[in-house]
Amino acid sequence: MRDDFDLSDFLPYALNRAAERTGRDFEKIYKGRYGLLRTEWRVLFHLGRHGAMSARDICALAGLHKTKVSRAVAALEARRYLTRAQDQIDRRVELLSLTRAGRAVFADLEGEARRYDRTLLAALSEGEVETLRRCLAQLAG
Amino acid sequence: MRDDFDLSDFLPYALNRAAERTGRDFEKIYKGRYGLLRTEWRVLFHLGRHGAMSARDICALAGLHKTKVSRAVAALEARRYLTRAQDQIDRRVELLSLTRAGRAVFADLEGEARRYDRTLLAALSEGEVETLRRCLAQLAG
DNA sequence: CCATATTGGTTGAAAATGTAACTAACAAGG
DNA sequence: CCTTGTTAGTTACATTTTCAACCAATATGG
Repeated sequence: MRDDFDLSDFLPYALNRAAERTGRDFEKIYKGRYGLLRTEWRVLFHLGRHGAMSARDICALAGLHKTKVSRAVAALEARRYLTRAQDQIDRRVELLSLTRAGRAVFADLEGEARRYDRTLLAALSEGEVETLRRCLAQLAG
Repeated sequence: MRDDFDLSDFLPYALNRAAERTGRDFEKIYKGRYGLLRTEWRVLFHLGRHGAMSARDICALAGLHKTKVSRAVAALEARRYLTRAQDQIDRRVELLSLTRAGRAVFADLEGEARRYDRTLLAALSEGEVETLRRCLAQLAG
């Protein structure tokens, strides 16, 4: 057994460092430009990408706790980036959809995300990227 | 340009998912066993691994903000896992060292960390692991 | 139907984090 | 010395996150 086990060799730590670094970099964009929080940006993205859906669906898709989604939805609604519509069949459910303004923000941020992603990937080779994605998917469970 | 850009294709998001998943898994161990917080575990680890050092050194080594370290040190001290000694040359500096109890906790958790790391790596091939580590180091900046 | 359980979603309080201002000690230049 | 600047570390306050309790609607089983 290796006896030089350092924290940077510990996968959860290494993952966290990389996630934190890249996450904070990109946060500057959505936070600086629209004052969005991380969870808010994620909810916005899912709605923009997949169209109207319920908070429950977002939870499942994004792996977010319902309280976080609930508050993010309230914040996005207050900014008029989304609207709620009661589902007629199951009145517990609220169908969330982006407003025109919300879609504009999504379009802008999606572009930025792609751009930022490309700058990150530029530092890696094609093969590395493929392996990295596979590993991350595997580790995310 | 790909037009099917989903959040899971976005590297910061994928990294975050993997980091969160593995981090929370391992958190169960140090939290459940010793009631430690993430930052506390990291500080403990660095002291255990590298011996007595100042809070400043830990900040640099672990990439943690000084307020987080300050609070973690206070918590670890309250649990009698570490002690402070004033540096005689520069009295601003406090030399932190683990107590016997602290070292015991470190020894236990270091073993768990290695074990957990191995279970994570078991799902990946040797080559994948090497590439993964290289990518993460690169992305962590 | 009626009682009970489950589900979608919200809320309040407690815990954790981030930010900035602060203290105390050292350092450097006049 | 003495002003000014910097560094180690703490503290106070605002913002976020987490956790548990909660409400209302639906599903289930007698």
